[in-house]
Amino acid sequence: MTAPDAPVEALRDRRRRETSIEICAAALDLFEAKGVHGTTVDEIAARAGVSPRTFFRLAGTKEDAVFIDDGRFADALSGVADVGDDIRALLSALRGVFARELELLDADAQARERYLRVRRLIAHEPSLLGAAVRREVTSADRFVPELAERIGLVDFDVRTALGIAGLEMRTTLDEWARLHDQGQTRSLVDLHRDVERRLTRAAGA
Amino acid sequence: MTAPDAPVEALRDRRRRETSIEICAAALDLFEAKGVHGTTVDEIAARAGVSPRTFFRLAGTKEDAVFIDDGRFADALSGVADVGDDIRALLSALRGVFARELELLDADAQARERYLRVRRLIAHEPSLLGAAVRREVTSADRFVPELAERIGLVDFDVRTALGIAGLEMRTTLDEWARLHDQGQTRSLVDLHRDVERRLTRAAGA
DNA sequence: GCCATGTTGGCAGTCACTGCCAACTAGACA
DNA sequence: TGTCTAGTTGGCAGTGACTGCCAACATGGC
Repeated sequence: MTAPDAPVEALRDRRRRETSIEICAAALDLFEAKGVHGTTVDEIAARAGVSPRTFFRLAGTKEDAVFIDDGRFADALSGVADVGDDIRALLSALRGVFARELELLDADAQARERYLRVRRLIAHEPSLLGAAVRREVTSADRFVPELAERIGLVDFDVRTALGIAGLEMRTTLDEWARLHDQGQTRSLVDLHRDVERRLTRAAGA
Repeated sequence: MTAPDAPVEALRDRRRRETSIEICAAALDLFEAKGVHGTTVDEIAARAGVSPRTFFRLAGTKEDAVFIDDGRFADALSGVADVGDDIRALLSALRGVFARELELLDADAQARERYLRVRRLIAHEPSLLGAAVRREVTSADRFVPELAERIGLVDFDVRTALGIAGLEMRTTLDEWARLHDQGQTRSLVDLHRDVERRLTRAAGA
């Protein structure tokens, strides 16, 4: 299944990613059990089996620990290509990236459960909400100019497209989580299509 | 002009408020000059003429220093009354509170300037954005159940009304700031009415 | 095997933030 | 006016997040 010319993932990179996952899981567990404020970095680091120094190198901040990812999604966003300098085409491409992400969630029950846990945690830990918003904005600030430059659109158009795609994504996840709490199961990708359709109609396009 | 039965503002309260304003102004100046990270609490406190200990009592956190207010707006929100258990009436009342706030801004050039400075600061200081979001959410978490209880609505309806009124408020300020940067001057209250009308039509009400 | 490069952990230092206590002061009341 | 109460202030010590620096070590290319 692996492309023959795909470079074998370096041991270092794999270790690094595994360690990040360990830290992330430890942080999630501890934050749930004792709250963010009640948890120290030393505890998270110990549980993840690394030194506090390494914790900070990988996690950045205590709150961010629970949001560590492998950068795959960010890469996918940055990797959007060959859409020409057309905002509609860009929106379509971004939707595809978000849809792909939802597809992965649909296929991975463990990831869905993890998402719900983080979501619950954010709901009653304002410091985590702050961190989540900060992460999102910071990442957009890096991503937008880079992409705008590459495909020849102004920042504003890229932000607009990203705003719409992001709104659809958030709405989809919100609705999905709401249905989930009511005991209903829906495919995220299907829901995403519904949201997209509804939003497109509302926007009069 | 002062109502005869209005209690004279206690000296302590006035001092406290003046000190808060000092801290807030000092933080704004220093954050603009040296960035949030480059500014220490000791510096802000010194500039405001208080001890660091007092700084924390009044400001809570370093980032929050720039957001200190007198609680008047929060009081106005909580003070919404006599609307019955009707979400439309509540929305209308909340709109009134927000409009009143904009009216005050319209009447106070200094406050408008301050608002723009904070806004600019937030735009390139993610930590401040995080703090702003955290403040807003925390305040809503306190305000919503309290108001819901008092006027006999479920939390969800209050959140919905607040969400709409807040969206209109933010949209108004965003648009106003955008026009301002283009050298155009508009009344915030007028703009707010426009936004409200447009949103009402878009929502099909 | 050997070197360049990246990773880790420890250490010391800075700074945000808090609890506690003693000095002070506004405001109420005799 | 004197006094008592309660709120405010600042200092001090302590915790914990976070960083720069350095030495030890592991990896990947040669």
